Amino acid sequence: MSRPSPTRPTLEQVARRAGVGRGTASRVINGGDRVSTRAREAVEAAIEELGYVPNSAARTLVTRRTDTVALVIAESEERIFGEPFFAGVVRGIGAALSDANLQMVLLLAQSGHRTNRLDSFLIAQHVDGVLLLSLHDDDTLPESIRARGLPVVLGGEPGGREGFGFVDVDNELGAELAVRHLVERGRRHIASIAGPSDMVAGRTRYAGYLAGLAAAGRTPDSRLQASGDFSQDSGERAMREILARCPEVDGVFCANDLMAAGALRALRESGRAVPADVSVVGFDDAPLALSTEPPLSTVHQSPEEMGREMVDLMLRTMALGDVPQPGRILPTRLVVRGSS
Amino acid sequence: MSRPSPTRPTLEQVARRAGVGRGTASRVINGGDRVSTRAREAVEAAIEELGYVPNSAARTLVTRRTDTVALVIAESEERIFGEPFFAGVVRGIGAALSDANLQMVLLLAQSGHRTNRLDSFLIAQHVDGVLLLSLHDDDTLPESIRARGLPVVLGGEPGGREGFGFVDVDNELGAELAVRHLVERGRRHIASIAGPSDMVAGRTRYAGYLAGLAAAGRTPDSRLQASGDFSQDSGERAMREILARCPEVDGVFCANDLMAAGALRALRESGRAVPADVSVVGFDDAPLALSTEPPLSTVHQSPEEMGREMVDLMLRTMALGDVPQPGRILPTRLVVRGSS
DNA sequence: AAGAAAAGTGGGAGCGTTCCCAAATAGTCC
DNA sequence: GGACTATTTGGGAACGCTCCCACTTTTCTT
Repeated sequence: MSRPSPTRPTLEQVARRAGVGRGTASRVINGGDRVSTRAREAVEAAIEELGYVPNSAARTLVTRRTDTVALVIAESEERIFGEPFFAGVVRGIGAALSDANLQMVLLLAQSGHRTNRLDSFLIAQHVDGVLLLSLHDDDTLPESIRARGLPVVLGGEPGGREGFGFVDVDNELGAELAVRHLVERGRRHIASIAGPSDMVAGRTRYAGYLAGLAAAGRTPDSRLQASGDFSQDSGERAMREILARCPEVDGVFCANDLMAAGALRALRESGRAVPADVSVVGFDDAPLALSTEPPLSTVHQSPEEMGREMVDLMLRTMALGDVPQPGRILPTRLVVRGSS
Repeated sequence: MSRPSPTRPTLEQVARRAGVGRGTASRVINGGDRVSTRAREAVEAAIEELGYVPNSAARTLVTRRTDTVALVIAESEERIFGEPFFAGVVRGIGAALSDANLQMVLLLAQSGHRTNRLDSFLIAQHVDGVLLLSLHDDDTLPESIRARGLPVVLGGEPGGREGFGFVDVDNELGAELAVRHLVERGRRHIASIAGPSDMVAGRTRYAGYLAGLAAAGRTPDSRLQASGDFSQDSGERAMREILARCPEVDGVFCANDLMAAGALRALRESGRAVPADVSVVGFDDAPLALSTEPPLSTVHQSPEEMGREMVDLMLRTMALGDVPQPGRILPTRLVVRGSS
């Protein structure tokens, strides 16, 4: 540890230079209430001249706050990071935290010794709150964090958990809108390429599909149902299955854009024209949706906004203490492009 | 701030309970040297019973170390996050830091007021070191961080900068291996689909392509050169260009797997069989490489390892002080699959 | 067995803040 | 103008830890 370390100025030095007491200098720095204009100006000048920056460790020691929020991502979700959606959420969180002058500690929870690490980390009171992304249904993390007295906000609906603040997009309504749109386009045989049923997004979007059909007085046809794992290949495969089982399919709702891209490929391969013969709608409004052929109609959601909302909810929770905050469902909307 | 806060035990309490002095207790916790077995066991028992965890703020205040490392990612690189490669690097960094009992603070440097934010953050001495990912050639961040007396490690070669520790994969050799392999396969007209020339990976992989040709005594043919932006579409487009300009092309080296996947598509579209008519080799060994048709031969690199190495280099730099550390180039190797 | 070296121990000092309270100053009212 | 009240102000007392030094105990030496 041979750091240059030009020994940063302390509050004491600032006070001396400004010709005031330590207490007054401290007051100027934190809100500056109850300080005469003269004193304030002197202190501010001294701060400027000395290039003073408060020592956060000392501050934390006495205030018991760290001005730091942890973002916990279950690493088992390998793919999570590579996905534009999560990347967007992280970006939104980062921006919002930065605006609130909070710093973000990223915890990639190793599935193995996760509990240990996380626990000791949280006990060490390194953070003032925890944002949880990509939670499994059976995970008890939220409970154990809250047991430590730390505010938690979940990204995504809490599967069955009670009383946790969370933010999610309106998957169900979005999917329903997509199906209604297909109905309005006059499509008679509307298929669903669903996501994994053990993921909230997979379940809720499928539920929205069913709701959309119901709203139009249709009954689901099992030949028109297939599912994938959100990958392009799986979408392509699912589309082929559906085409084989029910060649008269003329509309497809895919639970995400990547699978929709796969579906487009399978349709082209089968000689169908999109949207002339078959209409396709995706979900996510990923960048990809603009570069498919034809451009993909899709359900728009804003990952950045989701991140921002998570932080906002966190701030509110931290400010209000243990008052339970209601979850927030962000709106989704249909974006009609060339594929429908 | 109405946290339950069951007032965590302090070192003093641990010491009292163990019937020893504060100093002895502290010694047990930090390395435990120069302590009698009896005392050590008593302290350890007390720690266990009380569930003691050291207060890191207090520790930081006196040691001047935070046991925290910042990972700075230039946010302007929007796509960075969505890429599996970077996701892997981040994962490797996270794992290695966690192993070293360091925490990671993620800084998404907003292109706009980046300098301000970062500076004030670093001055506040929140971190012991900085890992820098996705650096632009003209960025002065490394210099300004080092001016603060903080160790820096760059992910990726430092474009022209002197004396910075960095870790990168051997892009050039990897590309050269790929080309040599195509030569060995008896390919006569080996094309290159390069990446953007303003990115290090783009430049160096192209250089490797040229080196590979040179090693085989070939001279580059301008009709066989095209470039893209690392996206699948751009790869498809580039391949079409090349096919149009030089139909006798029988080998293609692509600067990444995504573009290679695009190239495969264009080749199929043109009626070429892979690998019978044309051999294709990519770069990255991304998950995608396994699911193309045929599976893609590619240059393997390990993003996790790159992350780990960055941390290792950082640890060494922190330990040794200002001694400049040499950069590390990680090996790449060819993985031959069905496309060549 | 006496003396010396080594090993182990306790606790004061100090890290840089914020909090709080008593003291000092300024302002107000009749 | 005196008695009071409101506003500012300075600095002591933590916060919980590590560092260090003086002191005690043990272990070698010869």
